[in-house]
Amino acid sequence: MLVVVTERRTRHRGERASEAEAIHRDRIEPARASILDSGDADQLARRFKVLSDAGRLRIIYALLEVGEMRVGDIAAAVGSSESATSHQLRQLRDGGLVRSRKVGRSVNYRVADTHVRLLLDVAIEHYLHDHGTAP
Amino acid sequence: MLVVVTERRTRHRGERASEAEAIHRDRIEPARASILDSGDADQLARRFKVLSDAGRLRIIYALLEVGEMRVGDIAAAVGSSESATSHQLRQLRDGGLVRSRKVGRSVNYRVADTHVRLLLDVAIEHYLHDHGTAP
DNA sequence: AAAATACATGAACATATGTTCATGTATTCA
DNA sequence: TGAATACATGAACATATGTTCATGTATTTT
Repeated sequence: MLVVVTERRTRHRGERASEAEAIHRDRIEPARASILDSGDADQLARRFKVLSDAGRLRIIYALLEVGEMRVGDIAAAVGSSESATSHQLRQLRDGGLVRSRKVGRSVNYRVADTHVRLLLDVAIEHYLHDHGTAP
Repeated sequence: MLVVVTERRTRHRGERASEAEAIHRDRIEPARASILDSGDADQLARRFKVLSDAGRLRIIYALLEVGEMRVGDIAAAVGSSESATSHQLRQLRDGGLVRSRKVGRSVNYRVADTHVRLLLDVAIEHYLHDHGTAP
């Protein structure tokens, strides 16, 4: 549960409550009430954090294209070391973005579900929409 | 343009090309070909990075609820300092997620467009889909 | 069973990131 | 004009993050 501990500055004696001030106080109320639960915001942020690395994004796109690959091939595809790739894959897996299954002595990874592609598409669409850095 | 410089390990004399190896080489080709342009991956990652902080997400949700707020009120709403909030807002603005306009001596911020809400909704949906940390 | 293969993992290190603090700038009010 | 208000910004510092290197584990091959 979120409890925003915004200290509500009490008005001092003789201080005039401007109309603007009153309006503002009223406006931030709904914001405070609806702001994501602290925990939820953290969870969501963690989600986005996994997607906030170019290397991990390249891994995802590689997997989206091929379907399923073992670690060594993923590393080769994105041009990184196996160790680094393994570390990245762990984050992707913990984030629920990819899944793995053992095949012989190697481990195959695949994108978890269709939501992932949708998420990326929406992000790209938004990126293209106001193309580049915003005004 | 992306040029993946995956060194294509040349087979040594007497080395036998296993069937598996051949298959794998074939499979990583399309991946290498389609992997996001380095620049694109960076751009997209940067995009997600802006969303990868709980504080910034709370700011966005506050703005989505209220519509438009000045910096001081945003800071109060999310329970952070004005300075920290200002720094965060700058990133959100650079990322094209919010926009600002000057009103008197304060600056009002608002969410840039509807894509932002959509993006968050999709992310949350995905989060709820496999609820929590993945298998 | 020994050697090789394919990953996983932990420590270490360089870099990135977010907050605070101090200061600067623009705008309004007295 | 000077004081006050509302933000912006830069430096500094603590923490987080990604890569590398060394080592560990499971599986296959010989």
